[in-house]
Amino acid sequence: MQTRESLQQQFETRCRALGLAVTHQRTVIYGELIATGEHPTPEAVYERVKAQIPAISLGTVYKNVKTFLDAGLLKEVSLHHGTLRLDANTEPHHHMVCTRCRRIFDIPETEFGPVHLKNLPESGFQIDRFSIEVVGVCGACAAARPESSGPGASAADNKRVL
Amino acid sequence: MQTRESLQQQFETRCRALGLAVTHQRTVIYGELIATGEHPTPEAVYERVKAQIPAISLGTVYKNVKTFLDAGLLKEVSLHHGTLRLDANTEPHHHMVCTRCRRIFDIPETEFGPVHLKNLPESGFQIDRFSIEVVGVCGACAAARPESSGPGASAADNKRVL
DNA sequence: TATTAAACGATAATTATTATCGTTCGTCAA
DNA sequence: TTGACGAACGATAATAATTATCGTTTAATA
Ligand SMILES: [Mn+2]
Ligand SMILES: [Mn+2]
Ligand SMILES: [Zn+2]
Ligand SMILES: [Zn+2]
Repeated sequence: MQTRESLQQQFETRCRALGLAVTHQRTVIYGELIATGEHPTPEAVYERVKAQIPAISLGTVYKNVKTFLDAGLLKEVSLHHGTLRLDANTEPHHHMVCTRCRRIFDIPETEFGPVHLKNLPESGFQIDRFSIEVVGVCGACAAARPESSGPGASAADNKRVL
Repeated sequence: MQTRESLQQQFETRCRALGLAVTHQRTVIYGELIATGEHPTPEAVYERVKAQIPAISLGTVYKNVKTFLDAGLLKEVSLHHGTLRLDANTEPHHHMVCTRCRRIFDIPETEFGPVHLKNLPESGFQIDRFSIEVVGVCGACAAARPESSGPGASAADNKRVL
């Protein structure tokens, strides 16, 4: 596992490698993100960064967060943020999610062997349930575009096949 | 597992039990939701319902979807929809999510035994990774309000403790 | 069948996010 | 070191998803 220190040190190098200018704003935004062990919203990042750069714009935070996500410097916690996805199946079950078309398929609970945690990092956490997502590319999408080949074909191509 | 038929039959009974009027709009909205094995957005539900009730309003779909979610007739696929949550930890790992304050805690991959799927329901799905979420109530929230007691304390109380 | 509160449709408002555009700044070659 | 230039910035407008408001309609029940 990378330490926060080494990540911050590597930041400049990584930007250079990606052809990204190393601006003060970017340095502070990224610094705040690795400094916190939390999973903040762009708005929350903005609040923290504003303490160090009062003139920064929320738009700049959004732009750079997107840049960092594209570059792989950051990850987003949920694949399906942005719009509500409904499930009429109220029985406990799991999901398979296609990163290309965003379709979601059910997996019955019985298809998984029992999940067991060695020990909870957060003490006092009351577990309600486990939710497993199998993340990947569905058959239809894989057939349409094998591998990650094909020029100009990015991750967020398929507009609404929901 | 409940069949779609029995669910649809029970709809009226369930509404009565919940004190909800059995309207044409509600019946069709719920019918479409259980008829599809998909996990549609409210917009997609609206499109399908409009074929049967051309005069229906998108607002009505949203209102009833919310009503159904509150009543437990529907579930939402993702706990963290609505706003982007960022993660500076790009190593593979899992999460613990508090349903009260929406905070997210890391769980190292090593804390879980190997997850194995018996067989994929969708053929041709290329698995990229497994993502496990431990859903429950964090220590702080549990201490603040044990059980689901306390009047007027609903699931979406804590406004932004992100 | 009349009463009435709940639900509806239309539409305004809000929130999260993205786009536009003129100005500023980091990069790099001279 | 400096100057040119394109990338990035801040301000702000625009868009998308969702929620709120409000006058009208309708389901429930007596
Ligand atoms: Mn499902
Ligand atoms: Mn994490
Ligand atoms: Zn797909
Ligand atoms: Zn909590």
